[in-house]
Amino acid sequence: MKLLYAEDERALSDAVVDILTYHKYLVDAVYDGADALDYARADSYDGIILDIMMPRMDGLTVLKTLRAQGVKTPILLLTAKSEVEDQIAGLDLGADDYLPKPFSMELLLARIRAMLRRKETFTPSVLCCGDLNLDQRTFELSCGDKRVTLPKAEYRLMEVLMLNQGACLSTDQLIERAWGYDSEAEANTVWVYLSYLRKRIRSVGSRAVISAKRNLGYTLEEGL
Amino acid sequence: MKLLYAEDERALSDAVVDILTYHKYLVDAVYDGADALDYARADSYDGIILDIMMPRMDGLTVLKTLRAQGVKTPILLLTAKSEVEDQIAGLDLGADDYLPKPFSMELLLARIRAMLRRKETFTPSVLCCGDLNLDQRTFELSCGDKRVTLPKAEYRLMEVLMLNQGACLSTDQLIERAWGYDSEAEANTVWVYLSYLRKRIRSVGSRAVISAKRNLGYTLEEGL
DNA sequence: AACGACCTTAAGGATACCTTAAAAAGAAAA
DNA sequence: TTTTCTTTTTAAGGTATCCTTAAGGTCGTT
Repeated sequence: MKLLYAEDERALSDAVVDILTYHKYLVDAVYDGADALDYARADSYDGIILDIMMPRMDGLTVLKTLRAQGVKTPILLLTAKSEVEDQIAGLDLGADDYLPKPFSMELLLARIRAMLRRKETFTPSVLCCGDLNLDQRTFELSCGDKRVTLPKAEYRLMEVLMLNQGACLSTDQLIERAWGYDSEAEANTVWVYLSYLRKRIRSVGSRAVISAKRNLGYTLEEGL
Repeated sequence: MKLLYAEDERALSDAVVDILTYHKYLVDAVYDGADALDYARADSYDGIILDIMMPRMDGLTVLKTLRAQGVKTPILLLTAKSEVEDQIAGLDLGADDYLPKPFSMELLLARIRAMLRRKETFTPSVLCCGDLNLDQRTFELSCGDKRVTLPKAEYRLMEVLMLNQGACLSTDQLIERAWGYDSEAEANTVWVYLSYLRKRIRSVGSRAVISAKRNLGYTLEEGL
């Protein structure tokens, strides 16, 4: 799978490229919007990851131009926290997904996988744990015919747990992966959200369980 | 996560240690190559950051010696700009990554995260000793279909024994590796936990044995 | 037998964790 | 803007669990 990654912050770019490469993706990195457009026009990529804030041409313009020229490659937008309105604009312009910065590598990889899968087979990207389902597109948690849309923080935490089901994750790991590595969130915040998620799981009637292991962390399991 | 940071320039070292500590890493700092080698040999670090230019022993020699002794801890090399050929040499000698000086903190943090993540995914998550298994992902001890989640202190001790199965480890060594070198735990505490672990092994029905050698130490063996 | 090394069990106390509620922050609506 | 609603975070009280200490064992060595 071949990806184009446009990001002007060199440090971040290098790190991301390393990890994507390690995960078997073939990655071309560019550092401004104009280059991104040039490369993307070649239309030889399976997916494109676009930062919005870039020199020479911003990500939204790149996106618009590509779509106008009939390039249908799936595009994932990277948006800073403050650019919420850009996210919506981006989706209207034909982006396939967006990811707020800062993001965990795991999340980026999951989104990329979902994006590529969607392109190929149009399978809905739903994470499962026993009878519990989490739709990455609609942010809905469901079991049987009961469903509920999760708020952002709850969703991100649930996504992390789903992606690592069975594994035991410490509070710090959860903060790093669900709130971002530069977050100042405290342990108590995580506990509160775990409590919320347990209530959600009950409310949709799933058997799944988030169990705590003192001094170790938390595990999402099917239950029974 | 525990890191060893070897860097002779004191001002830089202090600053980096501060930032790493702020980011929740447990950091030991050493200021020359010989110390780096001594500390690293204990093999109790999750990652090592090695400057190349250091007094008493250069980083590449430290790296080479460690790898020759079977220490597999991931190592990130810090190289001055001019030492491009050293970077390549470093990778050949078994470094996991390198970072040219001067570097930004963000880049260093990103590389460290990438390095540790890589380690996680490479390391098989289940340790075995005969019919006894210890899952590092779930902290579960199992034999056949019987399994039990270990509390943290029991887990760490069992992990040390598993990683050194067949070898005889003294009470002091066990304290140092399972409780930390600066721990004030007493011998009796270790005995108590060894007792707990024996009971756990029985409860999952394994043949594995923790045997004591009077005045020497303890050994974990398959049994029979 | 006596000593010291090692084993096992039980109980106290620290604290990690859970839940609820309310305050603060942020979005949406008026 | 101001109001209202939703979402996020902080705070506080209660519970259960785990770590450690301590005390009384057994076993081997002298």
